[in-house]
Amino acid sequence: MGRQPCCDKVGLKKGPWTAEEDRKLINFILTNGQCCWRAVPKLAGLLRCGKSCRLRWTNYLRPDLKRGLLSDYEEKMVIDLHSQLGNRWSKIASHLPGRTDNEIKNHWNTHIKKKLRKMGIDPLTHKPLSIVEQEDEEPVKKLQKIQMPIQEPVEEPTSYCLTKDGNTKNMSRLGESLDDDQFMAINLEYGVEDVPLIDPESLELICSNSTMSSSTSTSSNSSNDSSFLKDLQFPDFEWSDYGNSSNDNNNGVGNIIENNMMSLWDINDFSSLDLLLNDESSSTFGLF
DNA sequence: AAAACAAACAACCGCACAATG
DNA sequence: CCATTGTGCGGTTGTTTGTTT
Repeated sequence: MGRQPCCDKVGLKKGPWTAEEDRKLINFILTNGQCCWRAVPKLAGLLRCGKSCRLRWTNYLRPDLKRGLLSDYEEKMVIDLHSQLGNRWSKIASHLPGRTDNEIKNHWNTHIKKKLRKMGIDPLTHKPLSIVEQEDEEPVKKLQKIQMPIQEPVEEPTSYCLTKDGNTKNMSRLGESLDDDQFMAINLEYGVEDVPLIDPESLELICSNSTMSSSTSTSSNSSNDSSFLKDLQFPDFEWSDYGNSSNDNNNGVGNIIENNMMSLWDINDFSSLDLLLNDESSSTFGLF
């Protein structure tokens, strides 16, 4: 007996999400928290599969998402982490608060890959292209390289400090700041598990800065449709232009943290929210 | 102005795996 | 243990938007 499909796909909607669907999903999750995704579409009044709802929420609607293009520093981190982790996008994303695996994966495929190739670096191996080409001609040597033992860390790992000017500073564990080259040199020495997470407290700094990112979100239909998000009013914070703004770079999330110092969205906080959402799903389905 | 093409990104799909009964 | 379920992950596709001809 094979595995059952994640949902009954008959009559389910596919493709871009509409503002109305987004509203329903947000409303449901803010009201009820994240429960089993399979049940969400039914309870929220959506003709979507649970998986689709989960993806929409985690990749797009989650309020702690940063959005906008990756900063130079974030890009550098992605490259560094990719050299250690490979295509383990979720692992990489876990080191970049407010970024999703999907976002990073897309950015990698559309921007970073090209950039590295232009710089003469192979995006797969992170080695100079000339060496990679040579190795392709010498499969035996390549195999030997793969079997090289993992280097043991010899120094204290670095950590990252986000500064008020919106840039990030590379800090050693002892607290002294490092320049980019020092950071890269040290960081490349460590294995995957040694890559430190950003100190949550440091998030306060980055979020208090309105010029954090230099880029804007290039949005597609769904984000345009979702401009309604800016109209959602949560206690003590506001959505900025969501996906449409040419000036605001935080697209709501920054403001959430800016005003609340919330680095992570605590689902338990939702219950107390006096939401001004169109609360049709919970009333329609008799929840609470 | 319109067609063709490229780039960017949202969304889907299938698989793997942990949890549960 | 085994079957089933729920969820997460990575690869891929589809759609939209921007640019060039």
